[in-house]
Amino acid sequence: MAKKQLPKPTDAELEILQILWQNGASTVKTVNEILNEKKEVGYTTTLKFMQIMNEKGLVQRNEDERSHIYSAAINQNDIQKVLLDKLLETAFSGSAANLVMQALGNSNTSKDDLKKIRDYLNKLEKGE
Amino acid sequence: MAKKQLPKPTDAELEILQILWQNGASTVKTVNEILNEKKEVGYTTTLKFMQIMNEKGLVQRNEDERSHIYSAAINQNDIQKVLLDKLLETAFSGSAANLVMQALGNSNTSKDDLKKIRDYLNKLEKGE
DNA sequence: TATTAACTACGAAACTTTTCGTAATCAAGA
DNA sequence: TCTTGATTACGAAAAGTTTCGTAGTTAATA
Repeated sequence: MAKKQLPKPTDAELEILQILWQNGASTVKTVNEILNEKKEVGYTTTLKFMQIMNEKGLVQRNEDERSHIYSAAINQNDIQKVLLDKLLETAFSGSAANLVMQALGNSNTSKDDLKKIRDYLNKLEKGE
Repeated sequence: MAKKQLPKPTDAELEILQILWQNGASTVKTVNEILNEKKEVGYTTTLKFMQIMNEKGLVQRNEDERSHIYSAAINQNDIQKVLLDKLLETAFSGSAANLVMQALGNSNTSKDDLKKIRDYLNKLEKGE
């Protein structure tokens, strides 16, 4: 499949995408309320972002209703890949192993998650 | 120890830090040459960045000689942590396990590295 | 000492991102 | 229909990032 180049979202855009991924399609009002749980941000600010994101193709919106309903237009996994690759290059000199170990060390990953990762490792080693 | 808040470097700053971490203390000239292997960038552009980074405390410099010698003022690991934490929050909803699995899946990690990670997992599970 | 090459310092333009005020539009209720 | 509240559209200011031109400084050397 031809890989379409993904626009790298800015920090603010990513916050909004996050909300849309988590909550599904939402109005500006809803997104703004969720954003405001963390930090104060004006309604029109959020609106403007979402309009820009719409132009960029990061989100799409349904305009049937008076208050438009926005949803993410790009896949969370794809963006994760873009950002992860970039971080890998710019901060970890391309060493995925280092990145992984840092990630595991920094966060308190649960036993369950550790097991999941181990299983995944097994699959990887078998598969290749 | 009181954790000093690290300034999050910009993309361009990170590229320069990367070079300093890898090559050790260097002059602007050297850094600029390395940058130019990837993309054209004017000498004074690089100089300016390094001056700004000096003001921000991201690098320090020795001015004894005519051409100043710059070195990273912050630890690579600390920045990795800052950036990784941020990515974790903004793109992976805080799930380190997801991040790790994506990282392993995307990159072709060598058998050796996989083993390193497995060992690290073991240590983690024992230790806790 | 006068010239030149290698640097640094400074300032500002160009571009991107973030933030919000104001105006226009619409839907519902008085 | 008139008003009001909710919403979108637009434009532009503010702030941050990137880029580089020009001028000044220094050290070596002709």
